[in-house]
Amino acid sequence: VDKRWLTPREQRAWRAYLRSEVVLRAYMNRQLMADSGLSLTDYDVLAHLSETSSGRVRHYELGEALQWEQSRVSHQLSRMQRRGLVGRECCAGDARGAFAVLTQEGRTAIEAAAPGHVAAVRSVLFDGLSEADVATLERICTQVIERAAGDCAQPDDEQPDDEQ
Amino acid sequence: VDKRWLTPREQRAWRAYLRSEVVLRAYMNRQLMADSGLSLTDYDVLAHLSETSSGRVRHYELGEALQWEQSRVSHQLSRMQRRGLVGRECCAGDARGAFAVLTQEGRTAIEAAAPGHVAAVRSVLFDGLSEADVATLERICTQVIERAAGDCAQPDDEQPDDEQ
DNA sequence: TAAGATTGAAAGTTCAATCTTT
DNA sequence: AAAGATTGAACTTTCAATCTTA
Repeated sequence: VDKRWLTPREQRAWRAYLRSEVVLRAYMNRQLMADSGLSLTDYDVLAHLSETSSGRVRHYELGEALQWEQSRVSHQLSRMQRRGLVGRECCAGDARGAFAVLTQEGRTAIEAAAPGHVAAVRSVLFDGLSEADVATLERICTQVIERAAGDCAQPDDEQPDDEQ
Repeated sequence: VDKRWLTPREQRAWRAYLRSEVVLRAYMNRQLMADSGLSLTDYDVLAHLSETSSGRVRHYELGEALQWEQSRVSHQLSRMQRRGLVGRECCAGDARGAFAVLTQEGRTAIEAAAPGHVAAVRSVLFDGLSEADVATLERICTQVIERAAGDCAQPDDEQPDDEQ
């Protein structure tokens, strides 16, 4: 219980961070589901697809963007395909590859869901924040992503500040 | 595509927030698992128990603290009990209730895991942050928790900031 | 009837093994 | 061998139904 511990403020911040994510995801899931029958993960996939001009994205790109593993991408797309929200296309030029493509039904779904979703994000997060807060949040989270992904290969056998 | 949308900065912040959580949880899970065979959720439960003087916590308290539903608490504790990390005790005074109690094995496990875990939290999150950053992070996340939990009953049929 | 807790089934996620193409 | 993707099994989380006591 010394230099290796978090300060009280750090401890509060760390727990608030962990819990905010749980609560926020649950909230967004309920909101989206009630509003449009989509989960937050469904929404993220559709949002990504709808932002490309072609409405097509390689599986591995989706995985990188969402920080998902390959198999999660595969399973998620299978489920969404079953519901008609996305389709699959082979990749000319790299026969290993596959595209996920937005169907008309998928496009309709996200367009219907978007306004309510954005309003919810605002009301639960941004409405209470200043410009500076938003910038700080982005900076902090981006840094976390870099650091956690940087050590991605191995979490380093963690004896980091090895005690005396 | 108008005032109902997020600004580019908000959009970046929102996505960074969502992704940071995915990446960070994965990182902490790997680190903990490699180091001590605990998952992050195991750790959270043990940490909570070990902070009480009696080493006992009511199930519903744990649920509130971690923002979990009842059934998740139940399942998680069952799994941890099977591994010997926690036990159960009936609640004198309210026969419906149940306590989760820290076993000696559970205490040993978290004491072994704590230094590495704390070091990882520091290295991935706090080392890059100023005092002010930490305060801002806590404030933002606390606000999210309040807002998301406030609307908890129903996500309100979401037309929240109804336009015009 | 509400609250605290449990249970089993369904849905989602991870892990390891596999397959094909590069 | 490595990259992109898939599959099935194991594990975790959610959902709905149930049980007991307050």
